[in-house]
Amino acid sequence: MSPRATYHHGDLRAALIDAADQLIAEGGIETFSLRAAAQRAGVSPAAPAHHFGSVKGLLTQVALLAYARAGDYLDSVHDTPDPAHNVRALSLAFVRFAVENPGHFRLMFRGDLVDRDDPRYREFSHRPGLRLGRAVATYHGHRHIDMNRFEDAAEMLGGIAAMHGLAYLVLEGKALRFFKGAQAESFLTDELPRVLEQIYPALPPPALPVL
Amino acid sequence: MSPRATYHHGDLRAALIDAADQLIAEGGIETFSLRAAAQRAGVSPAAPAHHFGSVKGLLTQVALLAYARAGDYLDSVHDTPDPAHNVRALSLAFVRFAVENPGHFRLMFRGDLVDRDDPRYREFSHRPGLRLGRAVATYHGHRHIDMNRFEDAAEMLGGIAAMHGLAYLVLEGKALRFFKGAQAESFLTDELPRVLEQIYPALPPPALPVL
DNA sequence: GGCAAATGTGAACAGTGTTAACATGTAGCA
DNA sequence: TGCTACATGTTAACACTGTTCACATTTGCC
Repeated sequence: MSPRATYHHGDLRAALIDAADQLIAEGGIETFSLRAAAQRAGVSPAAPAHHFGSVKGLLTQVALLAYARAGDYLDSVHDTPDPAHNVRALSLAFVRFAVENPGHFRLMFRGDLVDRDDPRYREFSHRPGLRLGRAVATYHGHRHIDMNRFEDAAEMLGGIAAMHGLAYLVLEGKALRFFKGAQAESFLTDELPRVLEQIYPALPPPALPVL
Repeated sequence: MSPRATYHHGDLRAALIDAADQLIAEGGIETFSLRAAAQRAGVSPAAPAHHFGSVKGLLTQVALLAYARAGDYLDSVHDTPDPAHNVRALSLAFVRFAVENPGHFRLMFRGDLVDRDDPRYREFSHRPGLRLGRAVATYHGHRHIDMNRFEDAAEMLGGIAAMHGLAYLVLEGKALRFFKGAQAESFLTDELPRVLEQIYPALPPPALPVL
């Protein structure tokens, strides 16, 4: 980063989030450091403290970006009349997000690196789950989802767990070994859709309403 | 730790693993440090290098212990003739392991802290999954499990993903919010079994073989 | 214009894992 | 037994981390 002309940065807060976001994208948490982010933003190591308090504060903001990006992946899936297709496509999109953004994915679920009490984090962090959870509940025939109904909540939790676990296993390379001859590069397009078909089989056609 | 009488420790390798294991149990990865483990074993900070190379080497050994302990939880579940009961009990045991050993659980899945190329790690780390995976495949009617069959592998992967995701969500406190009025202390005994009943419903009784 | 608050710097601190040179004890071999 | 490797310990140093403190500079408001 070239040295600044002015003593004040102008928009250091945003610049630091951007720098941290890049560092996470490039090398994950491993290569990230607060000092490296400060340096990339062209600022001294002590500067971030004024804006974020501690490194957790900065990483929490990066995590918010990550959750929003995961949301984008899910939003790229458009609802169809087929609930089975919907839930499979959402799961696949989430796994794709994990594989294509490994550093961010790992950050999102590192409770020691983010401030879970941050109200925006609380909100952002369970949006993707809600989106998929609703699709799963719908798949299981719960037309009108009521979070006060135990069955609906259980269905959502189960669906989110499966999605999360699947993304983790695929990202960390623990899914591949189950499939002889599967290639890491083509797993998402070849094996995984078939796995999802098995987890969420096609539903019987809805009974026609009696006239 | 009291200073040693002898210059050599005697069994430093085991003592270090033990010290690290305790530190992980007491405060998780957050409070763990190589120097703290060395101090607890009554030895200088440089000593561990001779036995484990780097901190990863030591933590890998702790992770092996953790996987073995998770295996104990699963082994405490005895097979019954009811596949639904088996798979529910195994899932529940795994979640119980996570909640009762949070530091170890988090370590096990931190790819940056363990040496995944360690052959013993490779072996230990997918044992629990195999145990549950088999139960899930059996639950889905795959009597003779053949890992070369795509359907069996997919069933296992799905089951492991659900179990892993469930343990993560419960441990990190992200499951509770779905259930109004649920208490953290009683979640494992009250809500979770019912959730598992919904994920793995009772099977229809097997058709009697035609004589 | 003046003064408080916001936002930057530089130096220091305690902590980390790792390394190098060296000390000490152990074990095997002539 | 004596000698020699080798294994296993120590000490001091290194580069790195996040954070804090006193201080510099700029901004914005009365």
